[in-house]
Amino acid sequence: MKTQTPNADRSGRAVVEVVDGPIDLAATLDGGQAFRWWPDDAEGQGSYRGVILDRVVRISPSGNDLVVTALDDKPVDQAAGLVSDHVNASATLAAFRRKFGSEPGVCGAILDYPGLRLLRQDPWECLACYLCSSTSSVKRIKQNAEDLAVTLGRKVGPGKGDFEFPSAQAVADAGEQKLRDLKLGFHAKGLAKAAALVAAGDLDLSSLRTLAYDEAKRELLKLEGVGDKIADCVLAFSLDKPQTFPLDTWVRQAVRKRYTLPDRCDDAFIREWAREKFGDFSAIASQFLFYREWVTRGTAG
DNA sequence: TCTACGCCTTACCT
DNA sequence: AAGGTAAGGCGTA
Repeated sequence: MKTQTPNADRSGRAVVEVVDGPIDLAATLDGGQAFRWWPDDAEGQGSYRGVILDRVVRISPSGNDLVVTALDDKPVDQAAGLVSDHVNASATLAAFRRKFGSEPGVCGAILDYPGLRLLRQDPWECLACYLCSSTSSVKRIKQNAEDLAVTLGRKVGPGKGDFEFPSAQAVADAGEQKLRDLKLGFHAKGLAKAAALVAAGDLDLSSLRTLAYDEAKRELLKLEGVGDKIADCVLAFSLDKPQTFPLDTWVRQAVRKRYTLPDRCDDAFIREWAREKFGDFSAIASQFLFYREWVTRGTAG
């Protein structure tokens, strides 16, 4: 674990130190990687409220660091440790900036969004959310995730939306039809099946963190409803695989706009091109390309 | 094997 | 206001 010992006080707050901060919370927590963070300006501008595992927290910017407030009446230092891990607070961005800070395709995004980072999410929640992502929108995926939590998850805090993301067991117990009732559409089937596998212990998502990229991806691709793109998102955003290059409609558009590629190349070609170009910085590069294209709805550059 | 295309849910956008 | 689109995947021709 990449947790650290936070600096806690008695008021339910703790400081999380951030390497190469500050973190852009809007871009990082609410920029299409994760789906259960909401703006919360109770602590001034730029704060976000959400649930990590069973802890309800508010995360606020504080200089280069973060202030974590526990909103669930449990020890703040543990919550701060979860936050530190979730936002990759101890990860350095220096090498990426050094190598690609002047590279024409991504340097604009790096300049415009210097605080964008990769998250390190809970693998089950990450997989479940991306199983709901095909031909959907970030806004609707967030609604799906919220519906799942409120309907199938445990209440873990005082707020209306303070629900734990439901366990694989809880989702498996609900079954496909109930998931369809939650308006998950055709995603319900794949989610129900994945939940059953994880709940039965036939798929240990956390153990994929210690596997090589190809091995881990092979396991994810066995799941119904998981193809290259969704597998890559889970690998990049929750399974410590920085060499993956999630390729969706926005990244594809960004790549075609900002780089010179053969006119009729397919996704496999682009993935291979990205692997050679970005190497172990593929995941973060993809996210910069995605975020700039997505927030500007394709009108940037 | 490779490619193209239809289909799958539903809400939001114009 | 009807039709296209939205962090895709899968089966078939």
